[in-house]
Order: sequence, then C-alpha cells, then structure tokens
Amino acid sequence: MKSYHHGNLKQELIDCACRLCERDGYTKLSIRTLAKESGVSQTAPYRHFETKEALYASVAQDGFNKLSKAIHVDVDKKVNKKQIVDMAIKYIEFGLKNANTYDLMFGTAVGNFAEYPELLESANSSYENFRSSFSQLANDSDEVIAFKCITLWSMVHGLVGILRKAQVVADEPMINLEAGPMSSAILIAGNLEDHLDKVISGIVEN
Amino acid sequence: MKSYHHGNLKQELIDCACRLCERDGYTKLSIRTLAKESGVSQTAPYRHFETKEALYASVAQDGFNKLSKAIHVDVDKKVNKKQIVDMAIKYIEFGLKNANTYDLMFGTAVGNFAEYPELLESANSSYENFRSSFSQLANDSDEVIAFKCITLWSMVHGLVGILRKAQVVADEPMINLEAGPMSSAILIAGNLEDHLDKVISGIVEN
DNA sequence: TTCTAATGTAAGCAGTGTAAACATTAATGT
DNA sequence: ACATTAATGTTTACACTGCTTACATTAGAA
Repeated sequence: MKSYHHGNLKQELIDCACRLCERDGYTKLSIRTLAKESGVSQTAPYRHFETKEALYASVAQDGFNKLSKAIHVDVDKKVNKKQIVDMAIKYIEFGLKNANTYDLMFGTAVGNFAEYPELLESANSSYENFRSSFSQLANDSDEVIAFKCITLWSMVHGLVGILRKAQVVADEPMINLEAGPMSSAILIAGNLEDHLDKVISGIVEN
Repeated sequence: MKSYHHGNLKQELIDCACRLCERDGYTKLSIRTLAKESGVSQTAPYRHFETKEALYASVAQDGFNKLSKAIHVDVDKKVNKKQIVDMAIKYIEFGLKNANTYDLMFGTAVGNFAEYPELLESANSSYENFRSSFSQLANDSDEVIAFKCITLWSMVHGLVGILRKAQVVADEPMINLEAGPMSSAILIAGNLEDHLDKVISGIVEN
C-alpha cells in the first residue's frame, strides 16, 4: 500500500531525469513519462519544478557536480603540466561519455543560469575547480590565470564538440568517421594526449 | 486569386524556417506556424520534408553555406598568418551573430548528416574552405595540414560556445558577464585578436 | 487539536508532429 | 490532343506534449 505522499519525489524525479536524459537525450524526455516512471500523477512534478526548464536545470546542475569530480586534481602535491594535461583528458572523456548531459550543461535548453542559483553555483564551482589547478602551476597574476584557464576550457570544450560531430563514439575504437565532416578529427582523437600536451605547453608557458 | 499549387513552396519554407530559427531558436519553430506563414495547409510541408529533422537539415545546410562565405579567404595571394587570424575572427563572429543557426549546425537536432547528402556536402565544403587556407600557408603534408586545421577549428568552435555561455552578446559591449560561469571569458573577448594571434602562432609554427 | 502550507490528483486547454485518405493540377507518353 | 501518372496540396484525426485550474489529502506548526 502506497501513501498519498511520495516522500522523496523531487530527488527521485531528478535521478530519473538524469538517467533518461543521458540515455535518450533531453529532447525525448517528457514530464508525463517521468511522472509515470515514479508512479505519480502527471502533474505532480509541477509541485517541484515550475517548468520543464527548471527540471533541465537540475539535471544540468547534477552534470556540473559530476564534472567537478571527474576533473578534480589533488592540489596537495604541487601541480605540474602533466596534471593539467590529465585534467584536460578527463574533461574531454566526460564530455564524450556524458554527451547528452553535456548538451544540457552547455546548450541553450537552460537559457539563463542566473534564474537557477544552485545551477549557477555548481557551474561556477566546476570552473573554480579548473581554475585552482592553474593557480598552483606558476606565480601568475589572477588575470593571467583566468586567461589561461578560459583558453584551455574553450579548447577542450571545442574538442568535445568537434569530436562528437566527427561521430566518434567514446568507448569504441575511433571509427566511422568517413561519413562526417571534419573526419580528420581522428588525427586528434588518435593522439589526444600528444595533442593536448603540445597545445597546453603553448598556453602554460605563455 | 491564388492557385492550388504554390509554385515555390519548398524554398519559401526553407527561407522562412531560416528566419524563424535564427530569430526564436529552432526549438520554437513549428511546422504548423511555418505552413501558416506561407499561406498553405498545415500538412503541406510534409510534401517537401519528410520530418521536422529534414527541415532542420535544410536550415543547417544554409548555415554552412553562409559560414563558407563568411570565412572565405582569397587564395590568389599567398596566405599568411594574419589571414588565418582574420578567418578565425570571422568564424567566431559568425557563430556569435548566428547563434541559433549555429546550434542547428553543430548540435544534435540533426542526428546524422549522412542521411542528408546535401547537408553533408555543404558541411564538408565549409571544412574544405577552412582547410585550403592552411594548405597554402606552408609546405606541410596533408596530414599535418589536417591536424592544424582541426586544431584551430576546435579552438574557435570552443570559443564560440564559451563566449556564449558567458552571456556575451555579439554586437553589444561585453557586459552582463557577472551572472554567468566563466565570466573571465571577457578576458578573451576583450582581446580576441591578440588571443587568437598567440594561439594560432602556436598551431601554425608547429 | 486546529489551521495552514505542502504536496498530491483529475480534468481539460491549446499546441505539437505526423499519418491516412482524398483533391487538384502539372508533367509525361502515346 | 488526350489519357495517365506523379507531384503537390487539403482535410481530418490520432497520440502526445507542457501547463493551468480546481480540488483532495496530509504533514507540520500554532
């Protein structure tokens, strides 16, 4: 016998939404199916999410939290270039393995992060994770650190996008590139570490 | 008095779709309003586009054609680094000024370009435009050219994404960045040419 | 214990993509 | 020139969507 009140609906909706978004892409997600999945009436989710965008925001937030973990570098030991390269690789792997969630985090489905303070916080926290690694690398001014940081971020972010467009599937051998534009992305994919090492050297050594 | 047959419906639908997609974002576009706009019944578009995705493909194709024009470099004169920097700037400007169309070109709304040969052709042609400039820059092997090319592409592609997330509005002063993550993107935006010059030097000079 | 706010349900609106059956007309083959 | 066919348009309808409104239940505060 189930009670009238679910008890933990909000979290269950978020968890379920994260799963479905990543599996089918966020466009396929409907609030109704989500409600059904949680065994609740089709309008119940609206008690916890004013709009569908608000639900997306929660999924995106969860994505940023996972990204933070994925790219985390132990800052106790002194940070060197190799660790930055590792972080970049981790970032790219995250983007490729969680492609649909990544869309939600960096696409336009959530228009304005400022409307969702928790999401904004998580996003900024991911950025801060990224940034703090740079801050330990050299005695740069804050501005230089920020500059290097945003340069690398846009670099890896772009790589995620291009590698996906080249139809690379993360945990498969890098095949099936012939049909897509930018097939030469395979040149990078096949030498990702070398590639990043080279580019990051350029950024780090100013 | 209007005739039963429209005469030029397909092209009119594409033109209208391009306009509306860029104005409101492709998610807001409905086939019905598109049909109404062209003064035709709500299912008439299906005689020209099997699915909504096929319509998106046409809009994306148009986007790639425009991109090709935007980044075109006169290859008669010898290509130098400055021209590559210019091209990169043109690319980024295109991405920021045609943000919604850009989403269609590089997002997941059109899943597999191979299903739309004309789109694939236009996309590859844009890439070829990009590539040919590099091929004139130095006596590199095809592989090295492809490598440099895809490196720069992912770079500018990433910048477009990050600058947008930082809420930069292309033809406005670079303001309103405080609320977004990665606000430091302004550091790049404010020095775009310098930034690109530096990064491109690293790529070009191997 | 009573009252109120939080959380759930039921019914329904306006809008969507798209399929099926039918209407009109342009193009084509004899 | 005429008949046939293929292309292009319309009508109707289905299943689905996000979301609103009015109402039901219950948990927690007064």
